[in-house]
Amino acid sequence: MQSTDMNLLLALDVLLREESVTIAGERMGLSAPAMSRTLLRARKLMGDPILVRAGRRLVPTPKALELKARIQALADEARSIVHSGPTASLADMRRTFTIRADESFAGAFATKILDRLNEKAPQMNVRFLARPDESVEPLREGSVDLDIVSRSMAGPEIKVQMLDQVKFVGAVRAGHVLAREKITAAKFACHKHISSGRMGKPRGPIDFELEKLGLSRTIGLWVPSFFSALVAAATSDLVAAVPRYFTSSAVSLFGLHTFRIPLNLEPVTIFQVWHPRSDADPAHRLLRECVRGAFKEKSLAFGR
DNA sequence: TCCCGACCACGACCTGAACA
DNA sequence: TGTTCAGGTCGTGGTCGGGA
Repeated sequence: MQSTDMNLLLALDVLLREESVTIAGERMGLSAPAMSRTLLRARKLMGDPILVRAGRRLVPTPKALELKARIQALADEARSIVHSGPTASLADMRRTFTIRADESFAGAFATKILDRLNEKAPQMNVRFLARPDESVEPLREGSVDLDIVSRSMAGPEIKVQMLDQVKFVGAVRAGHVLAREKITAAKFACHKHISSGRMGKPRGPIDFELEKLGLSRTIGLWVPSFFSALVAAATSDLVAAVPRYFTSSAVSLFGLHTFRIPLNLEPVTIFQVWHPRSDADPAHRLLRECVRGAFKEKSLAFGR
């Protein structure tokens, strides 16, 4: 069997990430010709051109694309082994994790996750960031440790774990008409609504379900997050639809009345996603356990 | 349309370190 | 000391974009 040089694997990883001999060389601390020769060795080893010329660029071959995720995972693992010092215990480890999630998720789970984390790792902290888009680049770059999303994210190497299936409930201010009577689809539709957390999409599942019944609703207000939807509902006659996990804390906070939406709405599946480089990291594993545990606790509280 | 400069990958050749 | 390997410099050829 031909022996495999770990440096060659690392170089191959950088080449496939950059798709440029020059830039890969800069990252490896080599000249472009030296990197070119490294690519040549990798080609001999793999029995495949790996990267081929396409105009002024290099593009990966089908085999390279097929192996890319595995090579990256192996290289990340190798780097983490080489660069890790003596493993500190979780109790002594100082880390600040960055979690990208919807504002409502942070509102409902942030302190629960931190409490769980600090039980075993009191020196660890959590920073929540808003999600301006669906890009996986922050995970790849390492600027985000964990992403909480409502659909499985693209990216062949990205690790995904389902957390829960979340139902939506309606929310109105305490003195609202809908807080006093039995709610039908027609009554639900005839009030003005708040549209939230749909990244600017004009219509959502509620509109589609109402349409099936020959009904439609009027959106009076568009807001960027479920949190602002609840604030708006608490101070107006508008109707908000928010994830059920968000309402337990918000009900007491805003004095809201919540109700089951009288429509056949599919629950939304929530995932946590992370980059494979963090997969074996004990601290990151603990963080994922804490996020999952916080979700489980909420689900049990709602009797699922 | 053509020319020119910039950019990029790669081959040729040389050098230095490691090893038998 | 000779061989091997991985690094460097230099030069070449292909491609692209901008300007005349």
